[in-house]
Amino acid sequence: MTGHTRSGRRPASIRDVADAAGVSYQTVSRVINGHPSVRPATRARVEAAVAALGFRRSATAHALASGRTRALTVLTSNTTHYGYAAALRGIEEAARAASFAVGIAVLESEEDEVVRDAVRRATDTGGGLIVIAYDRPGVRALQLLPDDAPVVAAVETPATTPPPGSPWVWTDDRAAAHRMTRHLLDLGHHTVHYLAIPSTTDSTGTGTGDGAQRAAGWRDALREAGRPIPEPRPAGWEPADGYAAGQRLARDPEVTAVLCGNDALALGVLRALREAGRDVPRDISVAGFDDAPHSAYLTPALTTVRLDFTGLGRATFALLHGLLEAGEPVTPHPVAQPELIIRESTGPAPRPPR
Amino acid sequence: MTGHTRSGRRPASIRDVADAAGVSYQTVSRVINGHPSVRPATRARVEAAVAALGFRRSATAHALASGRTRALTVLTSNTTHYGYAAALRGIEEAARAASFAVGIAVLESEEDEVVRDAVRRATDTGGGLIVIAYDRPGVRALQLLPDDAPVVAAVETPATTPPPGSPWVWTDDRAAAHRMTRHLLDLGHHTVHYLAIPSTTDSTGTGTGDGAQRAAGWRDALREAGRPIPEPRPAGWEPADGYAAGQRLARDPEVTAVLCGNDALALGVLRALREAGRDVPRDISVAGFDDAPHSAYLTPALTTVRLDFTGLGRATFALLHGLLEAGEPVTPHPVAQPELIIRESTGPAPRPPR
DNA sequence: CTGAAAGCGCTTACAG
DNA sequence: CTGAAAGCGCTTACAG
Repeated sequence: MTGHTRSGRRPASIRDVADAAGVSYQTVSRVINGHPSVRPATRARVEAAVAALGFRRSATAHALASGRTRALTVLTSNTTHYGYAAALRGIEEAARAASFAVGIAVLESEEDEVVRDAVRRATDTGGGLIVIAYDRPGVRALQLLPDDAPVVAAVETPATTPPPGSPWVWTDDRAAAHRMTRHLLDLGHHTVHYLAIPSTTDSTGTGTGDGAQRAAGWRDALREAGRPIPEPRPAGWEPADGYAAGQRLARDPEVTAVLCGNDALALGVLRALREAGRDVPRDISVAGFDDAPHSAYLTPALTTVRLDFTGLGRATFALLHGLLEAGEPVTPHPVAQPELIIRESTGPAPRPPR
Repeated sequence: MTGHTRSGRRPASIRDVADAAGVSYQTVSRVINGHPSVRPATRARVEAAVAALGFRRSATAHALASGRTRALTVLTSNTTHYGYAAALRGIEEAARAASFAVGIAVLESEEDEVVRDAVRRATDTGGGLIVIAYDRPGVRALQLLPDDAPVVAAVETPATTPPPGSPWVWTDDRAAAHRMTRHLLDLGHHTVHYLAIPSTTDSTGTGTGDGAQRAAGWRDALREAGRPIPEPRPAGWEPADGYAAGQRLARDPEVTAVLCGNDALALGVLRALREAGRDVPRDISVAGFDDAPHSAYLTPALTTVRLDFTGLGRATFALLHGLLEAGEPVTPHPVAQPELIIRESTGPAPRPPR
């Protein structure tokens, strides 16, 4: 009923179709590849045979013979995190539209052996590569890839204009952090504290970004306003990390505004603050980054920066597709402007700036 | 530096290795396949050549020649939803350990053309199949798969013992819903309302479960206690759906306890209730299903049912692996017991049962 | 416009 | 224990 061969039978090959249509198998190859020089009548006969036998070209034979495979694999950390899942979704959408198969290889840690193994698995497939390099494992994978691998990466905002030819795509987090900090300052807060997600910059300093463009945007805004710049507080990626940081934040009467490196962190902060009896936004304003699906429904609803991860994923595929099909050089560039989403978790400073 | 061939060069083939080692290429084939009958000395020479040339067997040539491919593709809906992402994670983890490549094909809707296309893409890969059939698109995919496709599915709790040979795995949602409802009743609530996620049962009645085992468990508990059984309230999967339902719930002074089909729904309900001035859990108790990562950090922290999606994903792969490698028959069975997580969103009924 | 040949990089029997 | 042959299902030049 699906047009497939009946159970148990070997799937129809190009020769079966040729026999059924009374032509040679190379003619069949021509019609399934849309080659122009085939007489309409024979083309029709072949197409009829294809339909009758439920023929589907073997992707693996095609790949072996042609050296090209309409496939890509994405190298990524835990796709259980919103940004990663959304980027994957964008990639899959675009790949599907172009009939590319998509594989996935997850990077469990940043250890060399682990990353190297993932890179091997990803390249063995023989298709293109997309790496989600928002974190250390991703950046490491990018470094360990063979030079000639066809790859495009979604990265953190680079610190400086990347060298031409860097196959990178990103959202302008620095500008976004700047605007959000400005928003907080405009609300009358004397300064704003920053809760940092881990940096991608490794010990050798070879990340794609400087590992802290969100922090950099925040710092710029503070400096421009001539405000004190508190030490950024390092945290992880998870609500639990935000919770721990939030408990410390709650003890410091000086802090009236905190910008979190992502929404998950903000969620933990909100909880810790509440438990400590500090009201948001009356006593403290909290802003996030990402606009995860649940953020709009929290109480207070989270003020955050909307990042178009899905669009980023799509862009990443578009570039890879151009590279693979047309050999178009990939040019590094930012995609989709981040958008400030002001909700309930930010408000006027509890007292006038000193 | 990764042991790969230098840029631009064709990767080493089995013949290159044979030449370097001074043996025939079938001997090379033997050593890379761990065939026993190879003299230790020649094995060593071949291994040295493999290392020197950075040889990696072509997965596609291997697949074509052997007819077997260590690969699987998972058919799933939007992996941006927690349960799906977590199941995918479990599958990937297990597949990685067994050196299987994992592909992904997403089901954008339940329309026949869309599902059929996804099924085609998934089967073209030539490996095993795992379908996440928690929803209509997934169930439809299961139906459209060719009979001889090697497949294992994660499904809703079946209504009755599935026929032997059904390649199904599930968590016992019915029992879990029963226990959660019991918990609410024990708290003194006269009855509990149910907010339903969409059923997998399609118009022809051919779902895998009856599409409502969470509802069934809830109903059982109510019946056993001799309590009134309110009409289940249909909702979607998203917080927005829960929010809309929550607004209606808030207007009904009779409802003091609601069990939601998933945590996302519960999140929306919590928000709507708060906006309506109804306190949780003082006025109304709310329970979820899933234990999504953010649920513990909400205020009030969400009482919910922890479902081991990752374990389910792993189980799904284990079954497929057995089927593919050893031809072991797959047996339908439940995995990992769901666990009640009592937090802050459920509490004593506002007034004694009538 | 269409067919015969060689080859993609492996594996699978079959000999020795 | 090891080598020569055929074949997996296609594509890519090359003839005609």
